[in-house]
Amino acid sequence: MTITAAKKPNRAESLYLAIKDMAIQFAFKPGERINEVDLAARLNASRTPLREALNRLAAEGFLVSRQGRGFFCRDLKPREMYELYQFRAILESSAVRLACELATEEEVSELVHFLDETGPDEDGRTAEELVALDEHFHQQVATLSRNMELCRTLDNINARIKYFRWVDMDSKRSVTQNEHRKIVDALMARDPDLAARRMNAHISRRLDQITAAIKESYSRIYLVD
Amino acid sequence: MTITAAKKPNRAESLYLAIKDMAIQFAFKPGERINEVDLAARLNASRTPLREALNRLAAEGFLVSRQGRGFFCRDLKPREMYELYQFRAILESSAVRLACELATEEEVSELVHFLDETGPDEDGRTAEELVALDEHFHQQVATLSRNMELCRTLDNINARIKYFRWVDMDSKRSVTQNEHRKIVDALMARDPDLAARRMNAHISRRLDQITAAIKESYSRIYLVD
DNA sequence: AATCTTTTAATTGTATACAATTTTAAGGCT
DNA sequence: AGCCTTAAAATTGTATACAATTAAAAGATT
Repeated sequence: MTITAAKKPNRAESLYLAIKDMAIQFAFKPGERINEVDLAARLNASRTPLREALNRLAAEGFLVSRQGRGFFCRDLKPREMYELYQFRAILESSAVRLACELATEEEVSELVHFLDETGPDEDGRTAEELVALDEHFHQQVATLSRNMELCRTLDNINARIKYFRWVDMDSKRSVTQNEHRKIVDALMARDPDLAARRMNAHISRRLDQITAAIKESYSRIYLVD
Repeated sequence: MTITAAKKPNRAESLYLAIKDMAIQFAFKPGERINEVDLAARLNASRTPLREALNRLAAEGFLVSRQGRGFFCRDLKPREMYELYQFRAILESSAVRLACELATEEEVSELVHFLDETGPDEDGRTAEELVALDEHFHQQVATLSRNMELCRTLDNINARIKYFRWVDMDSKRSVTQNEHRKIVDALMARDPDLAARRMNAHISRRLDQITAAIKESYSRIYLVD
């Protein structure tokens, strides 16, 4: 028995995770109706736990539920994605602001250490891995806000924009890494306004690219039949 | 038939609304386990739509779901309430900041009009009504941010702290109204920093009172058997 | 041919029965 | 008595059957 006795997940829980992943990578096409019997059969499950998972995902914004018509994949309107990104910028700049006040010296050091270790170069790293590194950095900073609710919301938003995050990675890794360092510098200097401004700029900088990215992504999403 | 053909809600939907209200006013005691058969019987429903409602509410933070043990009422820890209030302050000050940029003159005028109409005095108004007025003002401002996701999150947070909102109303109505006016002034002057600062102060001012309010509320919540 | 109506099929929404798990109670042991 | 083990009861989790609603197809009407 391990220390953290993680009890095995029930059917609804594992379905939730599986379908969430599918929603994140747009295995369902935007606006597409989700057929419960088909999906249940495909995932070797009954409709009861399936619907529980779908309900949770709808509450979290990955799907939409329409009266008497069942569940649909969320839309992928540029406007909505813009709002999600804008919201993310708000959440993260607010978080780093709080972090300036609340983070211990050790925690800031850990961040510096992380940046040092992961390095500025992208040699032998897949886009997937680069996104993971980026996500980890941002998540660590958010944690320092000591506000669980903020983190929870941010996790949700991040999952919903994850598909487009690789586009953020198009620019050179060194640029990203440099911006991260500048943010930590401001954090280390305990300058909330500067840190928040840099975080906001770091996230918002690509906000313009997103509309283009979505249009570009449409083809990919609609490719598979 | 009315213009907006609102089709009648299904069982799960109405259960969701009913139980959400119960959760808001702490008809369930914090941490209390929710017995599905009892609740289903009490609400004249089957367990299937009941569980759908409970799942949605758990996803929204009104309840917590524990592996194999069912649903429980959320906790009421001062720390968590503090975080919710802090988060609310972040969301609303960010919203008013956006509003300075995006609101039309007409929309700002409407806000002024609303404040004029509802007046500074609390004559013949119940605490319930005063909270409703306060909520309406804040919700109107949030709308001006033009960010649906932000509004959605804010609605959720507001519902979860609603029980404690009457405590905010302990101070004189005129004070509240005056602060609202100051916020609109800054909005009218299109000064994002000032507006955000005032909104943040307006909400955070009572943050200290909340711990006390929660302790005071405990007795009320635990009173009924 | 196009549009509206009617009929049929498919799909979602709900109730109920059963299985798996957890909680409670009882019994035995030190 | 206190604590561990074991049995019974209660409760949650899942499958399946059926009802209600919606979507699709066929037929009628202009």
